[in-house]
Amino acid sequence: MINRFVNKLSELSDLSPRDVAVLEAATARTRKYAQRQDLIREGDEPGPVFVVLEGWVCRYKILPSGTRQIMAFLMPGDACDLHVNLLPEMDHGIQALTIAKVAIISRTEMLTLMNDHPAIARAMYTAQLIDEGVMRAWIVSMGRRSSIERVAHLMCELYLRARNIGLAGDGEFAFPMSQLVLADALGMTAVHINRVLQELRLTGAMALHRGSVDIIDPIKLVHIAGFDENYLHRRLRHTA
Amino acid sequence: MINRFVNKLSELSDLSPRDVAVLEAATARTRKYAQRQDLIREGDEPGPVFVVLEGWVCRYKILPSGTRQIMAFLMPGDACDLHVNLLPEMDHGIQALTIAKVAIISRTEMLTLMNDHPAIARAMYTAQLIDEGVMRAWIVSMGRRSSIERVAHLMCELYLRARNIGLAGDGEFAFPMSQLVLADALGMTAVHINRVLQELRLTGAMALHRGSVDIIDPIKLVHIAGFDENYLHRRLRHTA
DNA sequence: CGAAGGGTTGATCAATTTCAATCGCGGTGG
DNA sequence: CCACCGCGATTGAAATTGATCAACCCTTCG
Repeated sequence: MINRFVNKLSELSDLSPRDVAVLEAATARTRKYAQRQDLIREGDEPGPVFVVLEGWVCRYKILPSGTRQIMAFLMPGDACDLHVNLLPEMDHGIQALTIAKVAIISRTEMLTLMNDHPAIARAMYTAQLIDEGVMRAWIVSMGRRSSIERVAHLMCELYLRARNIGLAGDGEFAFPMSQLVLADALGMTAVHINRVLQELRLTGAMALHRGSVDIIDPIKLVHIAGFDENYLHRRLRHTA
Repeated sequence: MINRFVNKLSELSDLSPRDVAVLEAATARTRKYAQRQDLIREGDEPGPVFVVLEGWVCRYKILPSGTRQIMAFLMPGDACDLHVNLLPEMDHGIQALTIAKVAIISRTEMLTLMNDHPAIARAMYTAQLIDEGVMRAWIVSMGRRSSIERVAHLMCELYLRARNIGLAGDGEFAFPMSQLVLADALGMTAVHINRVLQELRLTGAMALHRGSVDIIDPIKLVHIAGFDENYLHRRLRHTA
């Protein structure tokens, strides 16, 4: 199985064979999580660094009202909680959205890793900054985009991210999650998401079937979303 | 004039007198910006690192529809665009919300600074991570909080941040911006912000007058907001 | 077969936007 | 000193979006 974490960091910084070997060793200790299982919960003491190797994971927070907001999707190759040592307790939870395989790197190991391998540290830092760009885009979406634009925008983002790590086919990618998850990520209702998806299907832009998304008309989807791929640090390849 | 950037970094990491001296030298070259003047615009080639020394600054993006979304408020001591070298062009703009004094540090200078002074690099990294926590909180607010909760939450955040840098009095802080700015930050209409502010005044939680915010009943405000100061890495001091 | 979870639908409700004035105040030119 | 201007604040009414409530359907799974 390819190590998508190593792959990703390699693209962000020039890693020596030694760096690669060290990273591979560090991500060797893995653990499987069931769908909906928490890697860590709000209120827990921050633990190790998690690196997603397979499956989808999310950061989320439950509000007093009981509603949930997902703040980030983590796909294979994405890491979380480098800031492990910052907080006395987690201000949000991290949960597997599908069955997931996750590498677990202790805090100290990660720190020495970054200390001894500047190229790795640089790559991690860059990854962090890209994630920030994604968060900013989410803020813009939630603040100023209509529900259909929001859905379209997220789908553009996820498609490109999936594609970057080789998980997307041509105009299609696996999205093995319920519409409720989508709703929680976009700050909408499952009911409303459902109607928006129907609308997107009607316009012929995209369709979500059980477990996968079809980007039928990428140009149209990008247009609806007002999507500018720039922030993902990738080129959009119009292959469809 | 105290250098709030140095202050802030000192609190995040143990800086040697040497580190401090170097930082002070680096932030010596400053520039004044008028209200509404752009430090850098979307589409521009990323330039130097900006460090806000006085005044308020924001990151923002204008959508095709012409609406604006503010993604972050920067207060004295906050820096932006460490990721200067990442993107070919800015995916958002940065603008002064008030008259502002900003230190300008060239990209190369900043890089050598961080290379030669690990404590500074560490502090900057930590600052970055705290900013991320703030962004996550914004996402939660925009996604799942009602308008009154959103306003209250932002005010709690800003009050604490102002307080942390010594810019807030007791239950009061300067907020020299129009309600439109608030609207653009919270993804709402100026009209609606206005009504929400009236509601907050009525409940006796807080009041915004021209140029400053009065936290009248902090407990009540925190309660309305569902605010948990945790993520700001500070204790809330109930002094009122 | 029955239960459960997810998807879909329709009807209604509520929050927020939109549109259109009006108000108030500081600044400016005469 | 005063009329005029322009921006930001405020108000009211109508229009829209999205949430809520309540079924119902379908497929999977035990």
